[in-house]
Amino acid sequence: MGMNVDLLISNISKHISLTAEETTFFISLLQSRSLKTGEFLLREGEVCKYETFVIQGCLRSYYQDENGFEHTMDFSIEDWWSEDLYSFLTQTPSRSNIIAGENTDVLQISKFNLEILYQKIPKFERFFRLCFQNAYISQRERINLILSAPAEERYLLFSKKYPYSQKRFSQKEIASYLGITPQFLSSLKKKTQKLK
Amino acid sequence: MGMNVDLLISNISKHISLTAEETTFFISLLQSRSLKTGEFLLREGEVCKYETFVIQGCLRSYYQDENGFEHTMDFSIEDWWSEDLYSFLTQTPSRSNIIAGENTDVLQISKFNLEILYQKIPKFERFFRLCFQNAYISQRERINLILSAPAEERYLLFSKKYPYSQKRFSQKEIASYLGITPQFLSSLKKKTQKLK
DNA sequence: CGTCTATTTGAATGTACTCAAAAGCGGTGG
DNA sequence: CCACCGCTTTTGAGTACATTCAAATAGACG
Repeated sequence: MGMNVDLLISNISKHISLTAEETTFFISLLQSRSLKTGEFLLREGEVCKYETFVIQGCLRSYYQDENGFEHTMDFSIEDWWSEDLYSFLTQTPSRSNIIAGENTDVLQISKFNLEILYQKIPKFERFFRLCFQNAYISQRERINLILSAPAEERYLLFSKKYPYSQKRFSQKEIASYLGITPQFLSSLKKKTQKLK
Repeated sequence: MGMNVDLLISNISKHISLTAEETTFFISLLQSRSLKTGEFLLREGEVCKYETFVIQGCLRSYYQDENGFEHTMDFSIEDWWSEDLYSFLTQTPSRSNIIAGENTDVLQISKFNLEILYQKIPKFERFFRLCFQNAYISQRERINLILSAPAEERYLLFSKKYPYSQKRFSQKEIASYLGITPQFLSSLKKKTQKLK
């Protein structure tokens, strides 16, 4: 596999320990893929066939509403997973899009192979349980933030939490993550810079 | 156990199959508790010691912001789980509150017993993986809804999805779930009733 | 019946959006 | 290397959605 599998293995090792054989077997179930900036990993209407782990680069997953506005659910950078989980689990058409924000390398496991993995190495049930617990917690934190903090505060917290974000993502994308218009984000930036 | 354990067992059986012995063992790890309306299952600052399954009644979990406003994260009715997951996993003080909205019966499993359960019956790793996957999906749907739909639409969808909600939860609570003030929800109700 | 809290109503305010236009920026081709 | 194109960002005016504050009304409960 011509890609840095170690990043994924070390991610997994934080939660469960694998023997050499198990590691090898796991790797045999993976496939690698590279995307160019702007290329889609998944388009609305397609079935999400893989769990995807980002080795390098950045993926953005978003929904498009009936007025054509995008709502960013996630920026997935190195060492993160990405997928449309509902589509993946039910093998029905996805409602979300996943696009590469940079040239991006990923490792993928198909639903079929993942089920094999669960059967052969049940420890992976634990690994993904822990992953989804953590993912669930962050989603709830985000909900709480949207419910309790005005846009300006959310923007400041976002900038603090993801300092690299300004360089990697466009204003428009960040706005669509925060749930505001790019115009309004622009005015927020001006306002907060004056305060410094 | 003087409570309807069957509801929990049948919930679990939808995802994994248990032998009679496993079922018995699992039940032996549970404890039951009853709460009166308005009683707290968990208060901010306490450590969340249990995963809680609602047998009957209703729990509401919410955060309180610095201005004293409540933000409802969940209404957990029969056949649902409730907990402050971050507090439960890390055994640190909880930031959320969980309160009974009605007289409520629950079954609980402690973190300690849950770890025993995972060791003795690894199938439960799978069960909770599936639970958290589903929970994760709903949280994301809620985020997408908040990002893409105005309050009026969110209210209508909420009423449709939880038709019993108007009877079981106060307007104030529903407003705090939707992310709006009770006053504004009141005006939305008036408006939408006129349309009929 | 009285008290407490929830709900309704209305006016004034503020946050965030829409629409529109100008300015900036990056890439591409001549 | 410059000119042009498309897209993003900025700016501003007008508007709409939602909040705050305040007061009246309705409901729940002892």
